[in-house]
Amino acid sequence: MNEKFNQPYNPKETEEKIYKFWEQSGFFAPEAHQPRADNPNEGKTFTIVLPPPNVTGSLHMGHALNATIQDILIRYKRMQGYKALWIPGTDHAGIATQNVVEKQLKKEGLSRHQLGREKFLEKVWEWKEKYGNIILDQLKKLGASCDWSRTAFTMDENYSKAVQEAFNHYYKKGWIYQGERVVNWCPRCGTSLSDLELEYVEEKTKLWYIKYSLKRGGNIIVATTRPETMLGDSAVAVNPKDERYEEFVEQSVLLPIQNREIPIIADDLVEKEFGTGAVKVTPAHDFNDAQMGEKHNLPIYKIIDEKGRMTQLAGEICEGLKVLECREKVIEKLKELGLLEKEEDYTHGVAKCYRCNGIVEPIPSLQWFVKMDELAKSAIKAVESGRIRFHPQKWEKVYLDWLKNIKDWCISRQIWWGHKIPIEGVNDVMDTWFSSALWPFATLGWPDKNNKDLKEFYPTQVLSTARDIINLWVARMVFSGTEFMGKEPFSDVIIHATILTKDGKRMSKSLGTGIDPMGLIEKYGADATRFGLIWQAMGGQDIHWAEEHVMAGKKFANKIWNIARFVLERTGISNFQFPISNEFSNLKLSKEDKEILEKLEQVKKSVEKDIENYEFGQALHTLYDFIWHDLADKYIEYSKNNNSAETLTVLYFILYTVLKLLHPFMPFITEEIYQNLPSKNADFLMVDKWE
RNA sequence: GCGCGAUUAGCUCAGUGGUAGAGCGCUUCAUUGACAUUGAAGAGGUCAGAAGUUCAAUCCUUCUAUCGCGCACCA
Repeated sequence: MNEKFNQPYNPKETEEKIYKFWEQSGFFAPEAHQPRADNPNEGKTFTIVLPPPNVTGSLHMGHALNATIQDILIRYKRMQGYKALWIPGTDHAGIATQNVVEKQLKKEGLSRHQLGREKFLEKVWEWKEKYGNIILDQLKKLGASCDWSRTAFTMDENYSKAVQEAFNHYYKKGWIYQGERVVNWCPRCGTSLSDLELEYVEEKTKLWYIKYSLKRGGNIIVATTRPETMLGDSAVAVNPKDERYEEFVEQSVLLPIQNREIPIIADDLVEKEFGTGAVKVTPAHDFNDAQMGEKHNLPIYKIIDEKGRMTQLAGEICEGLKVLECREKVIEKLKELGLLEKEEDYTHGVAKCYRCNGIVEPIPSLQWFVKMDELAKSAIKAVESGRIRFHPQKWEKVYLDWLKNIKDWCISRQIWWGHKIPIEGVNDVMDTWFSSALWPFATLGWPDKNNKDLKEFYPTQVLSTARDIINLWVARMVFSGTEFMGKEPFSDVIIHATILTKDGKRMSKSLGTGIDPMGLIEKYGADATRFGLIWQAMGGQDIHWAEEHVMAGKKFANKIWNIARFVLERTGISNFQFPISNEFSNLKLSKEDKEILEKLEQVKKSVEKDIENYEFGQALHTLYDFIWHDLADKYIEYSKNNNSAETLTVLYFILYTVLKLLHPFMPFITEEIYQNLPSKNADFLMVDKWE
């Protein structure tokens, strides 16, 4: 009997030791897999790619939950005899990382323009080397059994080749084109954004009603939230079915301030119910208006530039002003002219940059696009055919809705940190998501089609991620995989729960409502933290975070520790065969012995079923209930008065089995106990056989 | 505007077509015998509201309310 069992379980000490022990064993890498004749899954692989966290990131609760889910799966499959591979890595996260480094430079009084492109990129690489892997180290603390020897980065040399290859492939197919389009532009980041990179934030503002005077006399009133863009108006539009304005169509009005004569047009895009039913049309600075402009051949006046300032076309009094300053100016001027009919309070969503939270402006700009028609079709088919399944299934709708209404993908970004667009003379870099879309095969060596890893481990099986990147990332991986590999990159997509604060609010670092998983690990241990996360992760429902479940995890760890202590004490004093399989045919078992063995068998089946269905919370509840209430409260109590060889044999076997079943969920404590067992099948619980 | 989800014990949540369960909290008892990070016993719920289907509804259907989240042509 080992003396360490005389003390309460010490997670901190144990976890550090055990993790090193695992890493040294080499069993995180699939190469360490040892073929066995009695392995029912011999020859099968099981692969998961870790959604690459941003190099700017640090572990938050969502990462912790997601990593735990993936670790449960990979450990379970590894024990089941699969050659299991979990590939970790990080994403260069173009805009986010550039912003972080620029901020740091600003403290030193420097800007990236002062440094120049080359020097600046050196700084970013330095930053990446220094801070970029913090989050991966945090995952180790959580117990993640990734193959760290295969750690990838979206700007690795080989990965860059993959990105260039993908671009060239699309280019040769004629799916890449350059065009001057109205795009979402973040003046603060100085780059275009795709529509998925916007966040609409509800803001209280005004709806201004402006009089435009008709050339023939009288006037028409338009309502707008953006009076400043009237300086770039090319028309006024009404709905063709709107009787109120029937006779106005094809008349012209005099645009105030600019004194430009513009037509009144009719278009279905206009909603009769909005405002007065007549709207101003600014083809350069609104997506709808751009559509109308194209249809009706309207001139485009670009009145806002890339820095968010008014151009010369905005007119003398506004040129050089920032957009909001210009708004004030225009309102003031309209009041002066008596053309402001009224203003109403109005709340609407304002498009903000998801990286810097600045207001995004639609502006016309020369950008690179990928045609999405064919790619979207293949991604739709992958899910509709059932080749890819979402768990919970409801997320398929989110995915399909986006793909069925898709627009071409703007892939160029006017920043410096990223993959350069391979065309001569182009300084733009590619959307970060263009490179992460290749993650499931670029991490396995693509574009080298003969790469051993690629042949052996593609396609992967499960992808587990957060709901907010279903379209941004998952959909794009699906069509990329289909396009470049001819096979979907995975078969099952787990969309894990979103962790909210106790009152159901979003956890936010800036509001101080976030919970730091590293703090929980420090306080309760990694096993307890994993327990607390999974305990609450039922059916993919949002989690209102409750720390008490982590405390319950800590108590549970202690319970298991003491169960082990009891069993090892009892079995240590008798000289009997330690059973490592359930061959009990020679034994005369009591009713209680039989009952607990039967229950164990049920629990095992139920846990297997739950894991296969990605119902990890359910599996953990089942295990908890069995270990605490059936094993500890009943059977151990029974065994105290029934110290037969049979009962001791059953006791040992149950402990042994329970350690295996629990290992994917709470890997550290189970491994630590396993290391102290007198008789076992393997050197490490993490590679003992499940059966 | 459209869609999705939630509503069950004080709190965080499971669950089932046949008069409800867990963790934490609460009450009472047990004190050095694996574990007080414990054990035993217990209190506590008209399962959001209404209507319907059914022998039977917390569970199925419809509607309503409240909260949350997506999406949209948010001018």
